[in-house]
Amino acid sequence: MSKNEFICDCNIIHEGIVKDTLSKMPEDDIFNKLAEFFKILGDTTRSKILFALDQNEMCVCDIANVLGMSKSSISHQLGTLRRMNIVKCRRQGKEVYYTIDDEHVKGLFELGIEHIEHK
Amino acid sequence: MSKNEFICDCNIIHEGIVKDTLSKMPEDDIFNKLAEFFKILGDTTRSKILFALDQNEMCVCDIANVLGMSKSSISHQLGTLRRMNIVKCRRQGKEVYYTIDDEHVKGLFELGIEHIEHK
DNA sequence: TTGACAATTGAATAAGTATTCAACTATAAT
DNA sequence: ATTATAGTTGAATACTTATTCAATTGTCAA
Repeated sequence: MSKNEFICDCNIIHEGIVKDTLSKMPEDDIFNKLAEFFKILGDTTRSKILFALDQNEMCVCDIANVLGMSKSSISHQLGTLRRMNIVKCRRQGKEVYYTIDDEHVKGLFELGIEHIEHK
Repeated sequence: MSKNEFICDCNIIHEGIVKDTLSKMPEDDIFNKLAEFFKILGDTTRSKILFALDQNEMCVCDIANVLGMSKSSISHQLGTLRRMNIVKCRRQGKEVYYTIDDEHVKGLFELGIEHIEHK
């Protein structure tokens, strides 16, 4: 039997299947971005913020009140969402108003809710 | 001005907006499950595993070879995916074959890829 | 310009989690 | 029975990350 050319700690593999799958795998870069994106929704605070912003444009204080959390922690999370281009904001006077800036978020929520309801 | 009845570290809020948003927020339980589900996809290893399984049914060794990782770490992640009912497995001889057991995963991948490509 | 408040930010802490390592179980073959 | 291999599992380690706290910035009003 030929030497195992794959890097793994096992000997027998289904070489055909592995090669076929490998040929179909996207670049690592794609998976990194994909995981980075899903990770955003994978946090209760952030998903609440997004759901809330999907209902109404709000300032940081509003969001903090809706979630019952401190302004600081909300602001940190909004910063994350801003850097990921998932929300955008506009300043008006002392307040900063946030809105969703991603048309896929709503669809993802719907699929996600469908998932947890069908299980 | 009436005493702030919301638990937050700020004074002025848009009471109407906050109350409206609050009335539309689902139970915490929903958000917990939602975040739990998205967290699954929010990891590079797990999203690679799911993508790979979406191409072919495979045993643990196959997956380990496709990802270039140890059997143990793959098995740990498969355990997580199994407990979340996202993959299912069948034993045949010494090997255990895994397949996807969730019809929403593919749709989520597509939306996710759409997202990263349109940004 | 001073005071008040919304918001942001950096550092520290605390909590969560992915991978490794070693031990173990299950199955098949000799 | 014994050996070899696939797979699982628990504990430990290393890494990541959410929240808190304190300090700071930006804007408005007096």
